[in-house]
Amino acid sequence: MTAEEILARHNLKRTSCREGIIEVIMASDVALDENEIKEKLSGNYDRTTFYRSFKTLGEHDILHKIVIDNYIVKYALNNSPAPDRYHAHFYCNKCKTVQCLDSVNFMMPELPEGYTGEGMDVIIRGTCDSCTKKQEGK
Amino acid sequence: MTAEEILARHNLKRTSCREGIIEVIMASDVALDENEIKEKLSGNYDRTTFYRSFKTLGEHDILHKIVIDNYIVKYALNNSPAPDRYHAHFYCNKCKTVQCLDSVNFMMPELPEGYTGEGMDVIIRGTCDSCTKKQEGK
DNA sequence: GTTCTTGCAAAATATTTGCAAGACG
DNA sequence: CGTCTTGCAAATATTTTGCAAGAAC
Repeated sequence: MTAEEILARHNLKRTSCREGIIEVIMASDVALDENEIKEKLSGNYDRTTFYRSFKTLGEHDILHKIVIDNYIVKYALNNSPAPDRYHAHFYCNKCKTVQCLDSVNFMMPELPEGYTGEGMDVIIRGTCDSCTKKQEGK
Repeated sequence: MTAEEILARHNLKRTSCREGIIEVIMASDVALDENEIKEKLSGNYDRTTFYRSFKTLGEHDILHKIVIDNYIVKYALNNSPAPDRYHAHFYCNKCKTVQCLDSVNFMMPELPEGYTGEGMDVIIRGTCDSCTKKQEGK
């Protein structure tokens, strides 16, 4: 699906900022932060526009915002395998990247009496594949 | 265990700010944010001191920092049932509280080849017990 | 043409750092 | 008393808001 189609499907106007953000994120295999997206984007946008675009895209569940400790804010496409499955995000302590682990996913667990789960975020911290290899190579 | 003992066990100086923060959080059944902690504290501390205290206590795994969307930052005691078990935090969309769901916990899942998990955060969003009851009562 | 989005300026909020004074052990 | 912590000031960074001009449909 193209960025254009995604926007149309959500009844969002097709602006170059939104389209660009979606395309950049679709082309990446890791989650990106604001600066990384800005660098990869052809146009130059105001920071305010960025914030508003992220907000809009997030509200329509097109993007997923991932916050690590605090202040590491990254965005990824929201491609959940099924409505009741939530995939984990992996944060590498070494290279600081965030990747979607599509193969690692969870169902909503049984909650205590009275609680209703509507969404779930799982962040796993550790060492990623490529950092493990780099370490072994030494 | 008292706040004093916790600090001593971590070789941290016993200051009234640290001790107060730990006591306030121990006495609460929900996670608290900076302002809520400040209100419940007898002394009056500079915001910088707060940030540094949270940082120190977090680094020693005494507190757990929970970030919800972004900018909802709450703290809770770090009482994990076992070193390889991670309990979920529950964020109520209605009353905006964060609670530790001690009974809902996860083990580190099987990760893709090359990935090593060292920690895990699970945040479940939904409606909590007391908000469900309020709703039914209407 | 109407409605939504952008860019700019400015405000509000959050976080970090340096440094001298003070508290802890 | 030596070391770590605090409070203050100031710098840095993040996020939000109002508003007029511009783009999308």
